[in-house]
Amino acid sequence: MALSPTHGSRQSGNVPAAGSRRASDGTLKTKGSTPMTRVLVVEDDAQLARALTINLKARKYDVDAAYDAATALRLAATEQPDVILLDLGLPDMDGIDVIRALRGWNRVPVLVLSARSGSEDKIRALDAGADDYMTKPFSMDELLARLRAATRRIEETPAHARPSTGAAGAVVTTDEFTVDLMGKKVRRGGHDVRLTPTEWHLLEILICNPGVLVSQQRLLKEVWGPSYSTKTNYLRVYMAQLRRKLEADPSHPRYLITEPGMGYRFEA
Amino acid sequence: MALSPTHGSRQSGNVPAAGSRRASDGTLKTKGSTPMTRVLVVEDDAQLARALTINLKARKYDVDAAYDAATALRLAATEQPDVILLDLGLPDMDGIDVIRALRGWNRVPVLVLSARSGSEDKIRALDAGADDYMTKPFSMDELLARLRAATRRIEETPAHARPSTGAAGAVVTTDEFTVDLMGKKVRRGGHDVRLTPTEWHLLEILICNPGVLVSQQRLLKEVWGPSYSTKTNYLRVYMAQLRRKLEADPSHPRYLITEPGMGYRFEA
DNA sequence: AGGGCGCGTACGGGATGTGTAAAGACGGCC
DNA sequence: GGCCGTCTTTACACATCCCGTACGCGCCCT
Repeated sequence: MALSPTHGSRQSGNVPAAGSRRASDGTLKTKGSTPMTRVLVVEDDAQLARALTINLKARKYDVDAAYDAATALRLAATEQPDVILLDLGLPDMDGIDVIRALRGWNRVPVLVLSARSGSEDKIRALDAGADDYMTKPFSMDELLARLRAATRRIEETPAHARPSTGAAGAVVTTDEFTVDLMGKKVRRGGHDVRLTPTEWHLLEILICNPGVLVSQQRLLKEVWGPSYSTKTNYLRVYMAQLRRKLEADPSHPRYLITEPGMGYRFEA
Repeated sequence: MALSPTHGSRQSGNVPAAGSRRASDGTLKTKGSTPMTRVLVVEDDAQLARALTINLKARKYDVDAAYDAATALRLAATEQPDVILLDLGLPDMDGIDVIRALRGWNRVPVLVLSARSGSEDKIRALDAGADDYMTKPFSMDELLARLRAATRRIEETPAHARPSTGAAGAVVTTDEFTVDLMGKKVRRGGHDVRLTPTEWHLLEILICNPGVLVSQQRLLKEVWGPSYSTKTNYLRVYMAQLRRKLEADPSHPRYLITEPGMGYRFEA
């Protein structure tokens, strides 16, 4: 085994090769011009690998290829592909373990190709971290469509929602108070506001859905558990408590709005 | 058949909630704590819908159900599901159009179920915005695995950086007023218009079917329940109320049109 | 013309939902 | 044991909503 070459890729002028900047946060496109999607094809059947590579290149994808798991993992690290096509039947390692190894440090979408069509195999692969699973033989057009779907999800996420985000994105501010979602801290008028766990849990749900009305049923369900009906007045008590601590005029709330008969809403 | 009564399914009374749970995101609550994943099941085959609902609830998912496209889109806006299971063979709208309509303002993962197994259908659905595609009959375990895969992608993002599935969309605007479906809020002339739950429920149905005539029977059924005939004048009363609050000249409505003998229509 | 019929409007009482305060219950911690 | 913070429960005042009834209006129809 391990008859694999080093890189499978030898594509036309691609890849910033050696001198590429690291961009450890995951940003990929460093070069100018086309933001080509980078695909890593992992397939030990040389014929199928060739077919995939040719088809993908024809669609203007930037293709790398690997014929064994070791190379695949290395290329996944060094080439930072946008998506990985992974055959589960590799010679040197169990496919599931490849996914697990990859998921230890990388979240790139993984589209599994496999000859095994049983539910068991699919479930194991998906739960190990795969994003999709296709059984051979498959339609090339369908593969391309699933590829588009997988990459679309990445492109759509605003890019600041990726891994780093340790940044300051998790603080919600109003004219009256500020809420630090990660630090679980609330400040108002220069002082820290003490919230009980239940108060915090309730506030968190509302703050995380700014401008959205959250039904009482959902609030009760998420804070107190599924077996609580709206007949109790936990919500009323705790909303009053929150308003007392956060609003300038608790009897005329500006931020924690109640929509009678429907639910509550946090207004930014 | 099997028209949805008010909201989706609502089977209650089961499981007195688990005790303290762990929630990997760090929240250390003592009670309900687990932010249950919310699934919207869209399936017109009542039997299959039932099976899915039961299975998902047994897995501790929070399930809503819709049996037609219009209801599905409405619930997608108002209930904020974390993932949608969508049957493509709905009675009132083409499945592809449902996905497109949804994607106009919402990014929630969509897992398509369809009896059609051709590549063409899969490709159209995926390119319209679906995240995955399964053909009937399918293995329930595989469905659950794909569901986990779809939701895992969401859960992995830091939870605060994602705009709660939807962007700022889900707002319907006319020359006279604007309706925020997710916030359940109506603004007109710079002021918030207070709607009662019944008024809102009625308006919601009409707004979610722009330009199409909704029969009185259906409105009565969805708002007041299945046992109400068109002999009552609830509809008249509440339509008058809505017009009073939304129309510039309530006696000559421009947006909430009545089609004598048939029903009502929202004109955009 | 008159009488159905469908639609819009007005109004009051009972029912329901909400805010608020305060007291009991529970558990942890010196 | 006694203190303390938190959660739960009860009770009540108040606002609002829903519903039922009643009435006026325009239209079509035989």
